[in-house]
Amino acid sequence: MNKTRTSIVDIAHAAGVSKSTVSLVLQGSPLVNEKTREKVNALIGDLGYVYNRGAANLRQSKSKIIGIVVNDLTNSFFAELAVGMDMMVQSAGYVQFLAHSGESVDRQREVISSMRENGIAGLILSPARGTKASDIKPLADSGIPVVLVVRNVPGTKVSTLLSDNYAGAKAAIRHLISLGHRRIAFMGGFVDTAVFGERLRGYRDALAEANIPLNEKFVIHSAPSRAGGVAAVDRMMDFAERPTSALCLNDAVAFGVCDGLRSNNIEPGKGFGIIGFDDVIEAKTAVPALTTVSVDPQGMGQRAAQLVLKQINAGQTDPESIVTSVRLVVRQSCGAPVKQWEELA
Amino acid sequence: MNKTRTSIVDIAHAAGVSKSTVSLVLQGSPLVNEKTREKVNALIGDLGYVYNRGAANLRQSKSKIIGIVVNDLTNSFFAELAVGMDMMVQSAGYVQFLAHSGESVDRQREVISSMRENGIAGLILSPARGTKASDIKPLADSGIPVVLVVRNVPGTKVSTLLSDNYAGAKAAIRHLISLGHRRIAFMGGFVDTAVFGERLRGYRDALAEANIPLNEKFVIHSAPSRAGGVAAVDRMMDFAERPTSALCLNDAVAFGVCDGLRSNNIEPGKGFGIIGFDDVIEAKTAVPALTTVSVDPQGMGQRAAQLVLKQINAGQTDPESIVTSVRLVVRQSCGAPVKQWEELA
DNA sequence: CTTTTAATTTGGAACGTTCCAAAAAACAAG
DNA sequence: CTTGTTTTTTGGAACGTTCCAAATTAAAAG
Repeated sequence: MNKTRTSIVDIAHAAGVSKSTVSLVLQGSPLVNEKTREKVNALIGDLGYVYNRGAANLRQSKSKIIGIVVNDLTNSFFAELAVGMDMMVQSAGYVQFLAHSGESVDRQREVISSMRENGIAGLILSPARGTKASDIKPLADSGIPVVLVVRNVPGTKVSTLLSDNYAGAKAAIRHLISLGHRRIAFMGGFVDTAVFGERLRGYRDALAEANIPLNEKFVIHSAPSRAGGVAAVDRMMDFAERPTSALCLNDAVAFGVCDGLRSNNIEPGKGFGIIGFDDVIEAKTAVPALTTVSVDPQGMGQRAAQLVLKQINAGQTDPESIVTSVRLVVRQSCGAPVKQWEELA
Repeated sequence: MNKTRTSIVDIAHAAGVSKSTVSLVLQGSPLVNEKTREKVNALIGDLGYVYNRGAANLRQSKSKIIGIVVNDLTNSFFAELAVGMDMMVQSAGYVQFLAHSGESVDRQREVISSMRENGIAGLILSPARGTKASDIKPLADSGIPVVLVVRNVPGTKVSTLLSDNYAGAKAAIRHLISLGHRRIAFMGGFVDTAVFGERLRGYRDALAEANIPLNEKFVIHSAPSRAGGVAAVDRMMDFAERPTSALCLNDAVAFGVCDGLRSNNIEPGKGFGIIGFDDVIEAKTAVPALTTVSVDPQGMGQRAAQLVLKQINAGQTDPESIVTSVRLVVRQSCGAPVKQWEELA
C-alpha cells in the first residue's frame, strides 16, 4: 500500500535512534541496551517493516541463497531429492532457487548463469545428460562452492555426492541368483551416463562371480522412465529364450516393467522377478511391493545440502567426494524362488 | 578467485568510458554509439564480468524473482505443476524461489516471509491444508501480486486459478453410470479441503441426476496419496455390499486403489472400474492405463505463471478468478461395461 | 566559421543495508 | 569534581547498480 517500503531509517527516526542502532538490533547484537532494543522491536512490528536482504547482501557481498538445479523434477526420485535439500536449506536460514533443466544442457546453462547473476552462495547440481566440465568451471573458478549429486561430470574439480551404484547393483544380482535365477536382464538406461555404466558393471561382475555367462541381448536399453520400462518388456517378449528376472536402472523403469509384464499377462513377482533402484516412496506401497536398492533420496538431498552449506561456511575447502552406501530392501517383487515357478508352469 | 567481483566500474575504467555508459550498454539502450557498445561488450567477456542483479534490484526497488510455494512436491501432480511454472518463469527472464511446504502451515509462513525479505515480485501459492486468509493478507496488502493455484483459500482477495472440479467429477460419474455401474464409491481425501468438497459435490449431483440413491458408506476418506488409496480399498473389502467402481480424489489415490485391489486379487479394470483425477504423466503408461479427469498440470502451471507475470507487469490489477476446464480421458481402467463382469462371475 | 540541432556521454545522488572508527553517555573509583 | 573505564550510540563510507539533469561531442545548417 505504502508508496515506499519502510526501511531501517524510518524505524530509526520513529524510535529516535540512529539507523546503525536499528541495524544492530536486527542482527541481535548484544551491544544494544535492552530498553532501546524493545522500543525498536516494537516499532518494527507496528510499522510493518520487512528486512531487505538484498541490500544486506549487496553490502556484505555474500548471500543466503543456494541454487539447486535438477535434471528432472517429474521423476519422483529427484522430487524427493529436492524435498530433502529444501528441508536442510530452509532450516539453515537459506532460501533456494530451484530450477528444472529437463535434461537440456542449454537450459541448464541459462539457469546457472541466471542464478549467478542473482548471487547464489552455492550450487547443488544434478547435471543434465551431456553436461561438460566446462559448463561448471566458470562458476567453480569464481569461488562459489558447487556440489554435484547423483551424476558425476568427468573432469571437474568440485565436490560430489554419489551413491554406490556398483555395490548396489551387485547386491541386487546376487539376491536374484540366490533365488535361483540364471537368466537375468538389465533394463533401462542409455550408455552415455555414468550411473548406467556403474550399475551395469555391478551387474556384469556379479554374474561373472557366479560363473553365469553374460548374454549381451539381456541388457536392454530404454529411456530411464516408466514408459521406457514398458518398451523394454515389449522388446524382451520377442526373445526366443527369455529372462526370468531383471534388475532395472531405477524404480521408474521397474514400475514400467511391471506394467509391461501385466499387459503381456505375466504377473510381476510371480512369473518374473524385478528389482528396482532408488527406493522411491511408492516402492513400498506398490503391488507387488518393489524389491529395490535403497538410495534414500531425501537423505541424499539433505546430505548434499549439508555439504554445500559446510563449504560455504568454511570459505574455501578442497573438493570432497562422498559415496553414500546403499542397501537392498527385499520386498515382494521377486516373489518366491524360481524353482517354484517351474513347478507352476 | 578474484579478491572482489569485477563490477561495472572496472569495465568502465578499462574501456575508458563512464560507468553510466556501461550501464546503458547492459540495458541494450539505443543511445550508445555502436563503436563503444562493441568495445564494452568485448571487455565484459574478457574480464569475466557478471551482472549483479541484486544491486540493480535495490536501486529499482523491483525484482525479477517469483516465489512459488507448493504443498507437496512429492506428488507428481504438483511436481508437474512446478515444471510448467518453471518453463514460463524462466522464459520470461525471471527466476524462481521454489519451496515445498509439506502441508505445514508453519513452514509455509516461514518460507513466505523469507521470500518476502528476499524481495519477490510475485507469489504463486498452492496453499497447505488449513491455510487462513490472514496468512496471505500481509503480502497481498503490500502490493505483491499473489496467485492461488489448485486450492482456494476462503476470504482472500487475490487471484485464483482452479480447475473445474465439480464438472470433472460429474463427467466421471456419468461415464461410470453409462457403463452400467450403480454402486459407485468416492475414495480418498479429507473433508477440510475445497478440492475434496467440490469433487464430492460433482459425485453426489451426478448420482442424483441418475436417481441413484447415495450410500454414505461409499464415500471413503483417506490420505490423498497412493498409500491412502490402498487403505481405502482395505476398508471397502469389509463391506457386505461392495461398490463395483470408484472415482478417486486424484491419480495418486487411484494408483493406490489399483495396488490395493491387486492384493485382494481383484484385477483393476476388469473386476472394478477406477477413475482418477489430474492425469498425471504415468496415467497413460500404467497398466491398466488410467481413465482420469485431465487437469493438465503443466499447462495449469504455465497459466498460473502467466497470470502472475501479467499482474506484475500491469502494476496492480483487480484479482482474477479463473476456472480451467477439464476433460475426461477414457482409457482402460474402467474396462468393459459392467454387464460383462457379471457374466464372467 | 558560427549557430543550431541531434547524438552521445557523464557525474553524482539514490536504493537499504553493514561496518568502522569515533563520539557520547553512564558508571566507578579516586 | 576529575579521571578512567565500560557501555551504548552514531555518522558516514561502502556495496553495484540505475536514473537524471547536464555536459560534451558530432553532425547539419546557415
